[in-house]
Amino acid sequence: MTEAIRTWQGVMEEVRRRIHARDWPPGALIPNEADLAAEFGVARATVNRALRTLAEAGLLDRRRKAGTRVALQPVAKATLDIPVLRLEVEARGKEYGYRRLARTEAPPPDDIATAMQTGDAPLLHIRALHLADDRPYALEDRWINPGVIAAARDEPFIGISANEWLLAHAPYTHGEIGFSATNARAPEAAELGCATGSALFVLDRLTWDHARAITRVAIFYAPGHRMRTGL
Amino acid sequence: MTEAIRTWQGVMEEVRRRIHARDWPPGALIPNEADLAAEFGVARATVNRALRTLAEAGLLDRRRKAGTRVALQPVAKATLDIPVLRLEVEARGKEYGYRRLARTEAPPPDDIATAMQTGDAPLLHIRALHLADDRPYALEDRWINPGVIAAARDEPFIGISANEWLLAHAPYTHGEIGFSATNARAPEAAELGCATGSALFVLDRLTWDHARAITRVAIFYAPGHRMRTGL
DNA sequence: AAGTGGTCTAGACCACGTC
DNA sequence: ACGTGGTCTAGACCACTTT
Repeated sequence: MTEAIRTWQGVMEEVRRRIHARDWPPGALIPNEADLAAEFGVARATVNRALRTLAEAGLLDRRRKAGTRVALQPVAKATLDIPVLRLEVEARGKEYGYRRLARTEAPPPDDIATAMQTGDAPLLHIRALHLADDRPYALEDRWINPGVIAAARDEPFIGISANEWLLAHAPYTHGEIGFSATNARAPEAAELGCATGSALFVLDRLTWDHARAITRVAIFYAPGHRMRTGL
Repeated sequence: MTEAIRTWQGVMEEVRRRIHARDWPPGALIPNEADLAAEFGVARATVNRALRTLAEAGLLDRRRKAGTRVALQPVAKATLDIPVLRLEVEARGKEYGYRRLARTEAPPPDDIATAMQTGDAPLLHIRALHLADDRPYALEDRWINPGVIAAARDEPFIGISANEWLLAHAPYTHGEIGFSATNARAPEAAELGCATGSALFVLDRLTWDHARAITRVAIFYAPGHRMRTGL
């Protein structure tokens, strides 16, 4: 006989195996926690941990009273780590560099003002270049709400990037992140040292402290950038 | 006095509040599980669940014996849901459409063969268009390993997209997913109905059944596509 | 050696959603 | 109404890592 199951990881593996082997085909109702606990000879809490983890991974659908079913369309969930740019560069074994390009205080364009709900108040605008081995790695275009982070008014963002400074000075409660692609316009092309029209991978992020927007940033990665993760 | 904490979510909120309020600044060692359990008047398992969740979110660093610390660089973790294209379109309230453009069996280009480790064996190649309200939504370019999924040889992929068919017929054990940006070449531009050179958001995925590659797909989204998620 | 998180157990009560 | 998952508890043992 095969080795007995003792841990929640063991239960998870066995359940995963049965799904994969089509013992429990897509859409099938699987036994409830109590029955599985009895079958495997473990406590229900152990089964719960295993099934809950698989549900979070999108492999199972769980509903009270209705029971647990194998997902029909296993929605792939990709978890991306978005580190500070400096660490991202260093993780690739390259030397990190930083150069602030501009720092002004001005009313933002309409889309930024709308997204941040700051009305017509002027915001801090920072534009900076992040380098890997002295070559452009990513361009940061950021708007900061000084009404929330007053200390930002006294920070030149020359020795330290806003990317990093904000992490230490402006904790956020929640936020939104987006990924898209855009053609480099003339400014981005000049700053990143690529051709106008090059396809750039863009990450944008909007963070909040409760009901107040802290900052909105767009990171334009140099051409060829690829963000990856496991499934 | 404020309301008593009873649930692991409650513990998590309180811990989050203390971090946010700098009661526990970045890098600080926080009390151990037993002490927190006593303070909050809950069982240790409840505290464990709360702290474990925060650690998974990147807000805490936990190590046996060393204890639990507030993360210095809270690595933002963004979890993206990658649904089937049909559901993605329907979720936007649009009518889904599908059109297969090509289906051949041929040796793949070197980069595909290398990534899939299929040597010089011929693979199934499918190219198809996904539509939203009759307008191009995304272009699918896929290579399937018929050595693993023999049934794919008998499927024309006309009535159902490979995107969806494979989910039902080819469970995978693990995979890799990547995001990038690319300029539309002439074929993509023609198929998506956009200008040559347009910046396209590209999702690529490689899935495995244990040690054998099942399929490799690139999804070219029509210009302007943005993938988003909360933080 | 000792402290900390990681996990398991057995039992209990509860919330929710379906029937 | 009632079955299912969601969670809490109190206690225990274990694994890992640092001291």
